[in-house]
Amino acid sequence: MTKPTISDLARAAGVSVTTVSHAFSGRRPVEPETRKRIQALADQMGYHPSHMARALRSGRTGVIALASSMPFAVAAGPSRLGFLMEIAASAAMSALTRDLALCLIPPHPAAQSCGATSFDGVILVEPARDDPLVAHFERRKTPVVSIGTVPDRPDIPAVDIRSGETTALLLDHLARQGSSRIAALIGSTPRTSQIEAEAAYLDFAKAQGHPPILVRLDEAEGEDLACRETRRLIQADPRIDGIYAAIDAFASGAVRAAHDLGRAMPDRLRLATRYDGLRAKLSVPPLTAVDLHLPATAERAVQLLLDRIGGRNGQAVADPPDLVARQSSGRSSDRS
Amino acid sequence: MTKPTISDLARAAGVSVTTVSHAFSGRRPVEPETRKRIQALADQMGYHPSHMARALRSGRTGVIALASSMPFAVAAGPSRLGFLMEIAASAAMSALTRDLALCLIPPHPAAQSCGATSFDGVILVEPARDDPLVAHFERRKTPVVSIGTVPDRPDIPAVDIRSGETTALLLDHLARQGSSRIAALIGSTPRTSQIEAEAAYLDFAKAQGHPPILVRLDEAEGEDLACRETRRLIQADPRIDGIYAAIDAFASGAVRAAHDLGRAMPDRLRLATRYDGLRAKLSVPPLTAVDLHLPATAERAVQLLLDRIGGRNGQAVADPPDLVARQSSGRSSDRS
DNA sequence: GCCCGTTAGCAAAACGATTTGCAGAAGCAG
DNA sequence: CTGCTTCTGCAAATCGTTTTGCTAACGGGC
Repeated sequence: MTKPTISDLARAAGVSVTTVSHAFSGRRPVEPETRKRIQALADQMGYHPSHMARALRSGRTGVIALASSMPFAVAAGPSRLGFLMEIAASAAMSALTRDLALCLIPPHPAAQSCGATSFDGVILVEPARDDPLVAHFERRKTPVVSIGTVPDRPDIPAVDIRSGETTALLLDHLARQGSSRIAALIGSTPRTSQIEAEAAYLDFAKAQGHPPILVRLDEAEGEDLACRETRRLIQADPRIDGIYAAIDAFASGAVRAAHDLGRAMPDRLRLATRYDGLRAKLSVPPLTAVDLHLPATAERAVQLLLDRIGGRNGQAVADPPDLVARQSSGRSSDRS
Repeated sequence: MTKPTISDLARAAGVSVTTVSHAFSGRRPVEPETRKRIQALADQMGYHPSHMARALRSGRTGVIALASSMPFAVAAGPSRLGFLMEIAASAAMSALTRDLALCLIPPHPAAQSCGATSFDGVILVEPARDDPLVAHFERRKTPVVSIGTVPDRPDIPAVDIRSGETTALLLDHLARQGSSRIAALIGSTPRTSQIEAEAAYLDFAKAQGHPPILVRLDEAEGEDLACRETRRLIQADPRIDGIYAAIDAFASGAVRAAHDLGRAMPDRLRLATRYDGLRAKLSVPPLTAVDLHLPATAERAVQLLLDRIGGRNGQAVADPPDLVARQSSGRSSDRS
């Protein structure tokens, strides 16, 4: 019982394959009565056009991919629920409404060779400067758009996720809550989010008239490294009363450090982080973070990719970040 | 600048396309020197075999899908992070290591027509009895396996997620913690997990010698409905001192109901739910739940699907569920 | 010297759709 | 009756691979 093909259907209907094709696509007129007969027969035989054949002819697979090169520990986390998955869920919805399928390319050591399949396009999540994924897909001439701009590559369409603005928002909040000496934990991988965060922090420190206290941390080591470094920072300068963590794993580490040092939060140390994910919400105390409006961002990225595939290059900007103030920074606006 | 094809490469190398194909696949011997030349030229020209053409020839797209028909509110949740996404992340990893890509088919009203693309196979997440998705893919002759058996369809390979056992584990725990009159909130959609949960609950009630107190709830209405029904149950029978919620959204509702009625947890009401997701962890108090070992389950499902595509039908069983006792059921084994 | 097996390579036929060029029929105006 | 358009429908080319015959050359054993 093999799947019926267009020629099976044509034979059954007593017409040529061309006529069948036209009957479905409507690219050329077909006698209504003939079309009806073909339709009925197709339903009865369970005929569905082969997507592979169509893909070969049209050059479109109808599949887009979502890829991240972020270390797994950061991207998906021990809990497997993170930034990436949140975007994935939204992007899948957006893709589906456009009759596309969304493939997940998880961060993976062997992702270089990622590939039995080809995609019509790829959405990259927070690529770094000179990210191998960018090179990989450009070599394959696969259209690429990015969530978070690609450093040094203004030519690649991207949804700007306003990391500078987000950082400023959080730093202002910490300052307004009473912190006067705020340190920053920032990822050392050159992603736009980290680059902008660093710049925004330096601006902020200058405006405040304080010397910047900034540590760049390897994302892969995440929580443990952040814990050690935070401890070191606070021991070196006990006047530190605020911490901005650009990555939520760093924030978890900072929480542990504060606990180890007996620094009560928020009274003796205020903490804020960027992404309002599981870690921020589950932390004790819950962490002040930012609603980045990822579903809308994902939707925009899909649209941007579609435009790009269609030959129109564009740019997009995410919705403005909204502060989610929680206990870690003082007054709580969020009871849970 | 169009992508080079195999015949471009053949022309450049001064051989036939057949030879190029053999040089890559190794299905027939090719003079080492010729092969070297072809390889070098391929690298230089940036040639990559077209997956679409290969798919057409071989009948394999190299893409598998993960689909769920669970209402969106339950499957992905307001937080967009749930059971489904947790499985998706793991399945994507498992697929990648087998050189497959994983497509997400989110629950969607228009999922009937889900489809610009065809897949080599589909993993269904907790399908219901007579699930339209099952029918849909069977009509297209797409191999299907399921996470959670398909009710009345023992012929469909599935990873048994041991829902009866999970239910018994939680009920025993509640009883051991001191609850003597335990009510059950169970989804009304006929998924194996709910069917088995109901059966296990009825067995448990009989063994305890108590009349069963069981409510079947529509998954779609989730939290609100569960809240109302829990309130009604407790008002009708104030002796109820334990609740088993088969779906985490129901548990959230029950928490709210307990709060509304001034029933302190865990002292005057113990609560346990099945899936240890965001809701269970974020709840105040945190909810006792079960570690279902989803990554291993996803891995097994991918393997099962591959077997099935290869013509071998099998069955698999998930790792035994592990209790995660938290504050909602009394003694806490989980400090966060 | 003949036969047979191995090796290297080519031409052509799939795979299943879409699209283009062409042909016959029908309708209408001049 | 001729010339023109419009309507149907078919045959064939195309997309880029893989696979199947087939040929020719070479070498060794008898």
